[in-house]
Amino acid sequence: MNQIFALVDCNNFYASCERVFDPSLQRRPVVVLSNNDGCIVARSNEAKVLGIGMGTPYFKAKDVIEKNRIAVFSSNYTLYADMSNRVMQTLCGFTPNMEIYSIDEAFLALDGIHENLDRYGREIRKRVLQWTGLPVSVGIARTKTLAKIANHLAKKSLKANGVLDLTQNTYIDLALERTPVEEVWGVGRRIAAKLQKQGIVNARQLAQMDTGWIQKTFSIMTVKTVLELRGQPCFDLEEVPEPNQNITVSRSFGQEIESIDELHQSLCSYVSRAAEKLRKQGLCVQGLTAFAMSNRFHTETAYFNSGSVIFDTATESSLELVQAIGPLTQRIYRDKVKFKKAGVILSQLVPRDKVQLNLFDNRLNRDRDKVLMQTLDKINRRGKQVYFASEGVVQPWKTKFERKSNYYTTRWDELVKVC
DNA sequence: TCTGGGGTCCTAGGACCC
DNA sequence: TCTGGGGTCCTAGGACCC
Repeated sequence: MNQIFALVDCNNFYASCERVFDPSLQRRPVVVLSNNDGCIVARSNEAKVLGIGMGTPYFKAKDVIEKNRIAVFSSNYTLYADMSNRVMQTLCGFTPNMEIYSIDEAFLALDGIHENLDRYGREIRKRVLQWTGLPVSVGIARTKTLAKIANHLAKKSLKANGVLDLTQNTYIDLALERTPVEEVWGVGRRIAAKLQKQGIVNARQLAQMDTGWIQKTFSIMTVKTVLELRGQPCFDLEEVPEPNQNITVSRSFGQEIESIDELHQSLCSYVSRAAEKLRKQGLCVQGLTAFAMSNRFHTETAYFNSGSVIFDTATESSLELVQAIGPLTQRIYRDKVKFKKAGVILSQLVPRDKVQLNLFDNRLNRDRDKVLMQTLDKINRRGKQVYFASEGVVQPWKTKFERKSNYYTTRWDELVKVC
């Protein structure tokens, strides 16, 4: 079966989401910041032209930002998740065979489409823009890796104007030649540097490399990448997502903390958030790790510590997890350290209905816990926050979001008003 | 002064066993 | 006390993705 993949990718997703609900941003450059307003993680095209790089620390770009009246936003994940859903719903209308690859991208199987693929891609683009207000680019090819490349070029090239069909062999070589090796999906900084040292600077050269040498020098993953560049599919559409193997919740603090109480509060807060995610996926957890660290950029005072517990019986109870945080905090805390970041990792996850019961399970009230958690989740789903006292009330460590836009789509009092 | 978060997969090397 | 090799399992660390 000859497969055809379309990669649909939202342009500058977070920045575009902000624009949808604020027309005054239409011609202004826009950037969106990471958690804690730390780095720039999304830029409108105008901001890119001004030379603002992906991942630039906000404070380093402040001069350019002020000089050019760039609009700055903290991340508004609630808004972006909602907009992402709308995009994915729209794409569903084109094919049921779809893989949601990330918050702003999806692979679509276009095998059965008999009409002109370029025209079909333009129809996708038009409808998503019309229904959601978000601009997307569409790359079409016979492997996922080539679809990624087609998508890149569709974004960059004026002639392509948002859609590029690379299913015809005639154009593939040219497209590969125009793609720097570091832009190939699966080739990161390290592998790119090594390849460039060998004189391999574009995707076309990479496609021609001996796979034996690639396997020896890198790994089986890079071999697959090379084969995909040659048009030989190695990665399938993954329509049903695999369940998570880990759930992590970690944050940088709004300000550094030194007291064990505050560290404990933050970890309790993160673990209860992680437990929510856990229950939402119908999973229980057996391994819990907590970690805390100082500012990683101050290498001379660097501190990192972590501790783990294994539960005898896998649990989904926030109560049990929060209780376990106490001793873990004791273990990883150290006097006089300025903590900048902490987090928890849930590992050894098992589906709720496959939990092995332990003969010596001595935790009482497991059933009562279960009902309590259901109630807790139900209340918090409606927006009202119920949380553990151990998470603290003042929370001076809380992550900063000082320039967040409104929850335009999920809160009645923050809807856009048309006057 | 200010520098994100959440994932996956692969490999090398150590521990352990026979 | 010394000697060897092969297999498996686990973990830490590296590399990648968005």
